[in-house]
Amino acid sequence: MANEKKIDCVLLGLLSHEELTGYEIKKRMDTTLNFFWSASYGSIYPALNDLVNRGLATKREDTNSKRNKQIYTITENGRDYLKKWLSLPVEKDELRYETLLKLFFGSESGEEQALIHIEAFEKKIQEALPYLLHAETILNKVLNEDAAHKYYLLTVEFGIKTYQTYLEWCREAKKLLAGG
Amino acid sequence: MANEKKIDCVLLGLLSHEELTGYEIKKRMDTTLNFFWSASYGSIYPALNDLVNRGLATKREDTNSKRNKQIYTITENGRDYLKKWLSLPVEKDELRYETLLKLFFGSESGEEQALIHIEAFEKKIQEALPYLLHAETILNKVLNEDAAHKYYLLTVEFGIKTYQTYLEWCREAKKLLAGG
DNA sequence: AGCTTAATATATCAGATTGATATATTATAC
DNA sequence: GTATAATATATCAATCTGATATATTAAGCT
Repeated sequence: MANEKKIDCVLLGLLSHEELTGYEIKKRMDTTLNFFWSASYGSIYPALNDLVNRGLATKREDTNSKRNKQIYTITENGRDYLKKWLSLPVEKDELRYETLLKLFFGSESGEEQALIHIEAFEKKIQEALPYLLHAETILNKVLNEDAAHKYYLLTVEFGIKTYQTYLEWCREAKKLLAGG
Repeated sequence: MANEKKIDCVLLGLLSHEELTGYEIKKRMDTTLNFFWSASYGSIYPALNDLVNRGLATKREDTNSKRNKQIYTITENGRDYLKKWLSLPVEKDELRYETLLKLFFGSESGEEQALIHIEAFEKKIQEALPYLLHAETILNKVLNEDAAHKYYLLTVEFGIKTYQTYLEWCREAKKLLAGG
């Protein structure tokens, strides 16, 4: 019970809003959930089939489209399963930053190398932040149109605040490197 | 080349400072690296044996101790391998927060549930932050004793800044939840 | 001394996940 | 007309986690 596969819960969560194909699910994850969760096709497609086998979702072919398109819909059992998982305590929040790992061992490779990693990190964050700020603007406009928007905004605010802090840290880290 | 196993690099990084047993490595990771990297015994022990087979580390039994204790030492090849990895660009920085995932789907379970997850997160961070602040104090004192300390401090400052931001977000998130 | 619990120490494995690769069709741009 | 990008699904080796098993030694208590 405590060990529901995370991928199942993400899929059901996304399907709880709307019917989706595996491909669309992957796209949603790569845009909206990207900064705090990710999944690969190698886990999405098998998990979707598994959801159907367990009666948590149904699958139908899209007859409108000429493509080989499987549309997945959440069932009542699926909705119950999702709600149950949402009510359980969080098992794990994990940050896994290779940048910090390389920095931690920085004395083996020297200041120049460390600086390169900090600046690459800084650039990556600077590029990602505008998307979050844009999402914030949109969500604030449509906040009252859907109860879900408030919860999306909550996660976006998390991203904005932490990314801004990352950029602050980059500036201070560069100073510490140079002056220490 | 671009795909060195991360576990190998962490092990070599830790061994580059001092000789260690698998158990000691796990302890170091659970304390020092914990907030930005983690590894399980199931990856540590096989990887250590693998490092020995590839000539990147040597293994010897501790004859002083009565225990079944294997001490691992980095070789010159191991040091080269580590340096090479440190010079390569970072492949992936990943944040995987189940708390944000559950919050994102919060409209399915309601405000009370969301509040519970935020407060559990807040508590976890409040408990972890003092350890980072303590590490900061210590490292600032011994900063000039070892070139590596500056790099440790860099990662600790990252942790402190982001954790403080997390706590700030928790307060605002609770307000947004209640008032929205 | 004797007993219990915590800490030290290594090993293994099922299950979950990634990242890469393969394959094919349809829409878009030039 | 044709090259390229986007849509769509599937599969698999390699990796890693979390759990479990096993055993020894140190520390605390009475």
